[in-house]
Amino acid sequence: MDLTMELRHLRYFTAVAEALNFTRAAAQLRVAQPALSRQIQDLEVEIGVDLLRRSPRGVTLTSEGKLFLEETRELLKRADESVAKVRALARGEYGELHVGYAPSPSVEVLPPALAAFQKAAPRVRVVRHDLASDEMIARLLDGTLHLGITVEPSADVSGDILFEELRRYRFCVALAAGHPFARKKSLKLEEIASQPLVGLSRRDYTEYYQLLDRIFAPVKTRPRIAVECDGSTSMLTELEAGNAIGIVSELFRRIAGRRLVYRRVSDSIESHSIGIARTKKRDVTPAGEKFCDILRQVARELRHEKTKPKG
Amino acid sequence: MDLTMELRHLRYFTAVAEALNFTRAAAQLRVAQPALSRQIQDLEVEIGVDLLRRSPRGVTLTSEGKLFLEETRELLKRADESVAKVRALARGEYGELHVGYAPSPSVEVLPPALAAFQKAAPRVRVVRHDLASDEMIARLLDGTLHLGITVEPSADVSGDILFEELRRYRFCVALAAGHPFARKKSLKLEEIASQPLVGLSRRDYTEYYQLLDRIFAPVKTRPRIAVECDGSTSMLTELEAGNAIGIVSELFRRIAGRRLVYRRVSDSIESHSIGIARTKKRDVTPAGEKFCDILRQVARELRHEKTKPKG
DNA sequence: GCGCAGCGATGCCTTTTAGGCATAATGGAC
DNA sequence: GTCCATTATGCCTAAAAGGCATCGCTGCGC
Repeated sequence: MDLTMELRHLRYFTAVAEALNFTRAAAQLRVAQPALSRQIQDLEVEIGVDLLRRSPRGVTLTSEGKLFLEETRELLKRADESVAKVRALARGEYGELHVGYAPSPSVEVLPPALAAFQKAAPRVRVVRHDLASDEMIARLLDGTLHLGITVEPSADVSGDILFEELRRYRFCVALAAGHPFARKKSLKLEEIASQPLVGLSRRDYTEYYQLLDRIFAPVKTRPRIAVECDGSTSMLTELEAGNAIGIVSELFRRIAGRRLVYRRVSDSIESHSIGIARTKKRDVTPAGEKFCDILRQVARELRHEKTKPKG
Repeated sequence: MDLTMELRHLRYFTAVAEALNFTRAAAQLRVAQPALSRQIQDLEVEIGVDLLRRSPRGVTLTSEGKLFLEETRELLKRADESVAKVRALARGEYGELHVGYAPSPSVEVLPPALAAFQKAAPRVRVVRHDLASDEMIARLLDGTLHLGITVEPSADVSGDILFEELRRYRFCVALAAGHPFARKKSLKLEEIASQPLVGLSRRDYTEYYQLLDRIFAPVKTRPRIAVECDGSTSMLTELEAGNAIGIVSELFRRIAGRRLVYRRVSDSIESHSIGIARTKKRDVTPAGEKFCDILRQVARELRHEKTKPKG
């Protein structure tokens, strides 16, 4: 036997069960009373159970009718909610958003973006994934990640990856306040190269050495890395000791703050950018698009902030 | 805007979403492919969200489609369950059944009936209410009780109450095995009346004294209640002591068991019945009817058991 | 590179069914 | 009994689902 029960039957039944009167329920539903009468009859025949007791003064619910009313209300509510959820998902206001991020590079844009996004789309669960650059790309490609906030990936891995720059940071020299160079306003590449440098470990951070090559390309001298650190924290410690200076991103200031001083490199324009990474193929969900919009807005505000005097 | 989404749309959508192919889904649903195509289009237009990505090799679900598929499956399942519940309720296999009972009188019929009923209708929650006779009637009338298992109510309170006898018990004499009367096979009213009797308290059990009046109506002598007890337990203790004998229902044997001996009253045919009490007006639920059937069956079996030899 | 196979969409017509109108049947209240 | 409000029935109309033929698309194999 085919079930042909439709939501219409349920809508009609709840109306009658609530009005306890076919005529009034029909008026409310904007259908004629006989049409309503017949639909309810069809429903009862289909279920095979009397749901209503008719009388010349209206109707009463049988105990089966009472149970069915509860069920029916719940069902109609859930049907509405289902549609609402799907619409919310399409508007980017529902669902999950998996965002990969590199903690240090994203330090400036991510926290305010997350805050703004949660305010704009509170029903979206944002799942943050702290990932290294290569793993982030892998997970963007396999679809477990919607977006990544990262430094610009090198061309050889970014085949199916789209990168959109949000912020560009120059490199500068970080050093302890007591270091002799701290008296200078800016430094030249030759000067820097004459000093022993604090850097990241050659094994784990090959891209750092590629960067140094780029920075020092204009001059003949090559810098000497006297101390190799395994991360920005140990680098900070080493620099604070005051024995050496280091080439770092402007962003370093955001992380390390006022414990060090920073000096421009007068004869270098090298910079790196951080931004949004996503796949070219797979569509970013609406929530992802919304998050991108907010990231762009945050980046725009950060740019304007810089031109204003510090608060 | 009126929602005209129907369960048909959901059924069709799940079919397509599971087959990932309109043609095959249509075949499964036994409708033509264009009809299915159109229904799905209608659904998408109504929700205002694309649920499927069409391609010449079939369809894939959008993320909205995936969410809607989950929701839809759940909804269709719940709709089926709702109908199943209502049908089960109508068959007396679902819902709640509130049964009032007087513990002592119902001791023989109720336990086996409950066991049999729970086996026959495991999804019905039977709520047992241990109630005194007058409260039971009140709660039958106000509808919080479907059935009562009790002694026959007196005519003055049973206006809207229907009583159906299940079992009839004679009265007999209970006494300690060591009592002189224990040697006799049966006792006469005159003999009994000559002895001091153990009885129930005059204050709480007026019907017990009406009963004694009925039993001793055929003879001139009136029995003398030497000890008044506040219930069957204390009566049992008193009788075991062996100082006196008591007039009790045959049922007493079921409660007190072999700790006492029981003797027929040869010249009395007085008896009392226990049975089902229900309202005349309010319909007993199907589960209630089912329970009544089982009670009758249990009573029938008890009657036959008696004719067979014990053991 | 072209045709073919398989798929979904479209146009048009048929069938089914929901719905409307008039009216009958029902059954308490007086 | 009559009246009244209420639900049910009969008949017709309108709307919507469904069926058939066909188109258009696209990816694959030759």
